[in-house]
Amino acid sequence: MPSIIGKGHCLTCPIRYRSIFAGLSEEMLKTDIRNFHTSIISCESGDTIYEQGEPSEYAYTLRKGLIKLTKSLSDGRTQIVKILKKGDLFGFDGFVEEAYNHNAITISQSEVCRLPLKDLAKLRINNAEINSAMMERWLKNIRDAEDMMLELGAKKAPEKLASFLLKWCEGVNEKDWIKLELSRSEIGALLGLTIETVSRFLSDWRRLGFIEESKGFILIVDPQGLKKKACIT
Amino acid sequence: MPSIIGKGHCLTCPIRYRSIFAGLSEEMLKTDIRNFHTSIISCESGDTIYEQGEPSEYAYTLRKGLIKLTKSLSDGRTQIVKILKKGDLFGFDGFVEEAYNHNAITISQSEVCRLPLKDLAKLRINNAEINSAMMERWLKNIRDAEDMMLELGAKKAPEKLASFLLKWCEGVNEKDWIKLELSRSEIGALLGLTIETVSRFLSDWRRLGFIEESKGFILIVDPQGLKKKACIT
DNA sequence: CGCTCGATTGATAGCGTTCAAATTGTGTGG
DNA sequence: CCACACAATTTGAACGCTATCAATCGAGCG
Repeated sequence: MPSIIGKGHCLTCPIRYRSIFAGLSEEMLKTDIRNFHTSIISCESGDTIYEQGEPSEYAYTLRKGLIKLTKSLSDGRTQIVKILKKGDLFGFDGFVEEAYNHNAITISQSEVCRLPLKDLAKLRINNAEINSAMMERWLKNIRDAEDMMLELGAKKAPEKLASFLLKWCEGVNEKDWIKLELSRSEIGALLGLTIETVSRFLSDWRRLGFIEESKGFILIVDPQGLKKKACIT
Repeated sequence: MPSIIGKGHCLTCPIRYRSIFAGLSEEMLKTDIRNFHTSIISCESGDTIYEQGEPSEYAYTLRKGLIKLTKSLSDGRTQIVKILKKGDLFGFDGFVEEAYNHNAITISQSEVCRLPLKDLAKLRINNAEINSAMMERWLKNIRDAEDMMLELGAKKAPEKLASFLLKWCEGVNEKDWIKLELSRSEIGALLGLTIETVSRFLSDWRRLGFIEESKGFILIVDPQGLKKKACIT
């Protein structure tokens, strides 16, 4: 159950430099943010921050944890449209539309900073830095979505899964184990596959020595081998 | 082959009110756009406006015709990530990134208005109207992309195809024939299906009387019947 | 220890692809 | 207007990938 645990303090915010306020000086933060009604909200894994169709009054910044944005069909089939990481901004549909276009659900213990869209809109208009920071994020969102459409529409199961693993472990030292965070079911919902298909390929690759897995952590032993399977770009 | 056929004249532009300049007064158009180096470019069907990876120096507005944005895998498999219609803005990756993230290819005789990104960036900063117009379009892009990911990841072939047809004919009078514009191959590339699968279902539905088709035009005879197949939301 | 839930594995079925051939449609030149 | 060539679509048959159904395994927890 999400619970408000305080008011945001931008100056000391742990993710200040990954947020849309990264470009602001301390002066600006002090003056511009003064009348800003932020709340820090703590969530357990599985909490719903907002649901598709619900009036969109707040945007959020993810301070800690991991969140999935999902959409569902009437019969329950679910697609994850994005995995959010620390510093990501989400829930900004309300800038243009009445309602949120997806569900936002935590997939680990998380903390989000809730920003009233009205305040954020004012800030955006009066502040070119923030305006640009938001634009950059939106354009990146669009590119990510385009990339994902290629994954979903054009690739086969093993290619989807291999690209996912490589992307998940991107920028991490070889020989470092990484927390996988997602269940088989969530990986399936992200890639448009079933639990069983995901499980089968991971098992195969474990047996073949491409990857190792233990207690929710994963290690890519043979990135080159995986890349061949992934059909990159 | 794309060819420049003139300089844009915003005041008399046929799609002015569908463009990002819709909110501007005539005064503003006259003053703000004076130093703006726009070109009107005419394209035949199949022309490439830009390619993925190419430096992104221009954004474009589609004045006339239809354009597909595509991404491809190394082995040639291609995904259409968006179909652009009259008034749509595209090619704005350069605001943030070096290169375009997809290919832009016309699928009918078309005209685009080419806008240097540098000019557009200035305009955006100095003009809240344009800034908002672009924001609205980007946010809509993101929502569309999310919707598409649900289509691609969660739906089965007939559901994808039925939703596509319904969306394509959206907002048109029943009993009006609509130009389909896309080939079977393009419908396939959009929905992540093969030509044959698309063709088979369309044939079935023609035989069953759900749709009629002739000379590239289509008529949805039984929208309710199709909706059942489409598994809406 | 036994329960529950997620993951694994196996067997089977069916959907969509692939390959191939036939058919229709379109544009061109006579 | 017709004949022809070429492209797009349709249709058929067979295959293979992924989903589905079902059973088992294993880890975490009361």
